[in-house]
Amino acid sequence: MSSKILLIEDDKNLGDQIVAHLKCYGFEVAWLQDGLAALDADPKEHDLVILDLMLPGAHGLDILKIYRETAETPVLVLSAKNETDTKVRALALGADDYVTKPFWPEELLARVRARLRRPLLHASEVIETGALRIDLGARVVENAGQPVELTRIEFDLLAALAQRIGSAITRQSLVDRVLDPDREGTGRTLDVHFSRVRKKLGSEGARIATVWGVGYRLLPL
Amino acid sequence: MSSKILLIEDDKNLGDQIVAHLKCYGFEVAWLQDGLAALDADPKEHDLVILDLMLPGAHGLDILKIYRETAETPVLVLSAKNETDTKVRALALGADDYVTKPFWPEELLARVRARLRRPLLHASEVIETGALRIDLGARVVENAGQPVELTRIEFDLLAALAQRIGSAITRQSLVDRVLDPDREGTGRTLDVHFSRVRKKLGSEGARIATVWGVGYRLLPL
DNA sequence: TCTCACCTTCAGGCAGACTTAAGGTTCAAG
DNA sequence: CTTGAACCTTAAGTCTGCCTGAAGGTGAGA
Repeated sequence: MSSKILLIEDDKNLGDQIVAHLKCYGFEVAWLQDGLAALDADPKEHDLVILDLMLPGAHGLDILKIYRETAETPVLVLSAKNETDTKVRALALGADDYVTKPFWPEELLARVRARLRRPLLHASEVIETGALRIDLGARVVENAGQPVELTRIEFDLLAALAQRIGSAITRQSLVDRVLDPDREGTGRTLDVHFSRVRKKLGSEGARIATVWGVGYRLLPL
Repeated sequence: MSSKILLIEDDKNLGDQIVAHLKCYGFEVAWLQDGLAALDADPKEHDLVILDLMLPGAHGLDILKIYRETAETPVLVLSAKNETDTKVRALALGADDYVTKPFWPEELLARVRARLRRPLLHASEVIETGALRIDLGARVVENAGQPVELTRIEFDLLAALAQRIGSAITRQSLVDRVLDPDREGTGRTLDVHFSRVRKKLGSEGARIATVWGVGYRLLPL
């Protein structure tokens, strides 16, 4: 029983990415690419709306206003602008959350989950490998049945490896996906985080292998 | 049906290398060497743009901005600078990826591929031949089901041969593709690496044949 | 046999990776 | 507003293991 999300975003690249990412986590996604189409849509048919503000056809704030007249569906506003004014107006009109570009996919996903407040305990959300059990929805990791306390970044790094067990994941893609995009986290930051993940995972930590000159991988079995 | 790539790069040596390398993989490449020519070009006529930032005639960021007003063609930014500010601005202007010099030819190729097949999110190309199984995405090699541990260079060399099974690949092109572009060390380095690959592949190592006076090739079947 | 290209071993140097510790940021409670 | 805790990032020191160049050996072609 997956949630239905309405995405309103004119940028095809970004839209593609978001749709792929959300679908990867089992959400149903309907994607509209301009403001006029958004005005014809019915927000009540969806569980959550992701709304870009800069749109051809109609401005996102107007769409939000109209939606709010008929429905209480949560609306997550997406905008390139980081201006207080726009943010205040969006929230005043009833937006439930506000995300500024550029953002990393994990953040959007986290906010979507927070809004839906649904644990989504389905099998596709849980990865089990060896003694590890990684619940992507609940963001909980267990090692041999014992809970492991990981921070946001530590969890996302482990999850990134676990979603493609055996594959080498490049440092760059891990940085892009997990670390703060505003910072130049190209130092040894990644190493430090992995160092902690390994330590917290105990013996299973040895399964996180370094791929020299490339990145990291989670060894299968 | 090959992809068309627009390369904007003023450095002739680097440009030559990139063009040769991309063409080697079947891409069509148009190469512009200054900013003014780039402003006259139409990004919509290409599938992907590789854009250097430091250009005579016009700055890369301005070109990116103008391109984004009319087209959604993915743009991969190339720059010697590793400054946070520049990177953030490029991404804010809609760049899809950011590569800092110096880079490995394989890295650029991997990113180009990643951009062009974005819809296939996790699809990774796998080459199977005889007892060998080479997963280009995961950077994993198996021989008769047993994993083979290869270093970055060893893997790239084997992959280069495997991508054109049966064809002779010249020493020069292998050096250009895989070895450090900053060094001119074209001595016996390549031989050493292939020596190790052969050893690590065991009996299958014999399938890496020397083409006397030319280079190497992977024997079919 | 002679020559040239290639093979293999070996050791040095160094870039990349690991770890620890300290500083800085964020966020919530008092 | 102040305090404190949790967390992220940076810096520094050390270590590991990969790359490369040299040198002697091997095999192919003339």
